[in-house]
Amino acid sequence: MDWSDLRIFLAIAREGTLGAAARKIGQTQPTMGRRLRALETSLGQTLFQRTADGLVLTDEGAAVLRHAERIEDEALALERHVSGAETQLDGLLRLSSSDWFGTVMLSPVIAAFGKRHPKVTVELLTDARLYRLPRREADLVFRIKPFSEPEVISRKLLHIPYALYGKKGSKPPRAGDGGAVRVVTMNAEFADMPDAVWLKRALPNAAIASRSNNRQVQAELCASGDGFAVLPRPLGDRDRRLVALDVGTAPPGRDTYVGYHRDLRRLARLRALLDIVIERLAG
Amino acid sequence: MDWSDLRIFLAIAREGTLGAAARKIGQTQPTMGRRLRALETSLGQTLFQRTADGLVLTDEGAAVLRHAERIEDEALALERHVSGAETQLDGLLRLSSSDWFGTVMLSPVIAAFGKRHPKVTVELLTDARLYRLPRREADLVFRIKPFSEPEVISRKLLHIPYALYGKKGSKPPRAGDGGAVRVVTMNAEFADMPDAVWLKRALPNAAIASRSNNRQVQAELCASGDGFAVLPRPLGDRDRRLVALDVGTAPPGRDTYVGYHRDLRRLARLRALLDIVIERLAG
DNA sequence: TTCCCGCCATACAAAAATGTATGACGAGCG
DNA sequence: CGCTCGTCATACATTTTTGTATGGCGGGAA
Repeated sequence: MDWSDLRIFLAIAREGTLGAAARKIGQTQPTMGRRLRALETSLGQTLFQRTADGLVLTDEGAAVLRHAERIEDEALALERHVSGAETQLDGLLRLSSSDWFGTVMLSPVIAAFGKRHPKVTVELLTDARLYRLPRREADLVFRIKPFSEPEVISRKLLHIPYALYGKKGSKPPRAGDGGAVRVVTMNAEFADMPDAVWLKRALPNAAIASRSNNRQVQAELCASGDGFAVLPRPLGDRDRRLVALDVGTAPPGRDTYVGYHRDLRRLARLRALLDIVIERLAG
Repeated sequence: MDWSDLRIFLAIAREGTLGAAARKIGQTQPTMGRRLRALETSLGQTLFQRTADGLVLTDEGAAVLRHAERIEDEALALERHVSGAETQLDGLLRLSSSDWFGTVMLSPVIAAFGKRHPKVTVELLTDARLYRLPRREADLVFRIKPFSEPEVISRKLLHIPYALYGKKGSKPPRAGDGGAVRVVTMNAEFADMPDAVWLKRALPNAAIASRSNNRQVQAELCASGDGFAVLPRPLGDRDRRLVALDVGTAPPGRDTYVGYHRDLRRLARLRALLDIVIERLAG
């Protein structure tokens, strides 16, 4: 695989047609087509469906896109490092977290922080894509995957227990079976999360009623009777319509990590927010 | 910077000479030399010191090496994934909506749909970017912006009223002023939303405590005392810690639209879900 | 039904990249 | 000191890649 072909792939994925990608990149439409075919041949996979309107990513192409975006992030980090670029922020802190974590765990802390430091505006983004620290899209990122980038300063913040929940009054399922019951679980993109894997093992014969990338949606679906769901306890326990169930084993919890770019470690307001986050959540 | 040059760079760094790198990569020594010079020119840095024995990394080169190795790791991960590729989905519907709408409005409907049609798996994505119907990233999209693409079949689903909320027990602000009170509002990207504009007009002297792209985060921040917030009534009214406030005028509501690609209009399960969505929400 | 537009794929020409051959240089050895 | 070897850099030939022109196809509009 020629790594430059991935750049072409990214352009095509983002622009949707060979011609638009060519304009973006400064080459021509036939070249885009040839380079894409070369990449597909090299990988042995079809990455796009060709339509009259342009190219649409296949599932495989979507997976490649995620990798290619990380490669691009790294390439940008390289260029940023080499150029010595720095930016400035003033009065604002941008945080990124998952939706449920932002709502349930971070909002009270941000409110408390706002009392101590009323002149700092906090912007909390729960859009899953906005957490690429090298792009400075967020100053502080909370996530369950450990940070491995050496330019990111990170720490484990806390461990979150998970549990299997059902709608109050529903008949609990039998562990090891799950036949005739339905479950709500992660969407396909996140089907390999440990709690989703546990659910599949604990209730191997359960049917999947719904999937979502949003834990609060899963909680709501569960509370609406759509099916049993594994949820973080801080989320599940606050909904009175749900009850945690004991089926012999408990699903694995998850660690949550917080990270920020090392260049920001002297930013006073980031230090201040991080201090209160650690005080409130890590204690 | 040509990403393929990084591969050449890695080979030179590891092998120590242009000739050895050339043999490793299957090209020639002059090519290695030219490509390395091209990379150094592109980055504006000297990556190797040339010696009689070969090339030795400079400090800058060592830093680039770390980035290049991560890029290589990612490229290898991509290739590993692709070689073990698996695909195929069956009986799936992918929906996309905002986070609060998915949780509060759609989840009960999806649960009801699941009872009528238990063999369809619904995947609800609340990631704001996943709504490009021509790309088939979602089968059904719910959003407040009307669809203008001619290949999308859409309709207005319902009108959602909004209101100003405060934490129960808090002193309501005076319209036209807002001095000495704090508000929670949309992040900068969405600051021109009608309800955010209304809030600024209704309480022009209020300080912005926090911003978020997530309405549920805003609700939680409001309930935690961070500040007053304009929220969709279906969200605000279900939280007993909040109370809707009357400051003389009401914020504007929003219409919500649903759309799907015309190619999917004969997809039975999409029709079935759309039918129940309209039945439950548009009535 | 016909025409037009925008898309991708293909054939051939032009440009760019690579390979071959060789020169310059430095280090080690006799 | 001179010779040999291994290195990198350069000039020119060859190969590969890209650009240009164009054909085929599908969809939308008249």
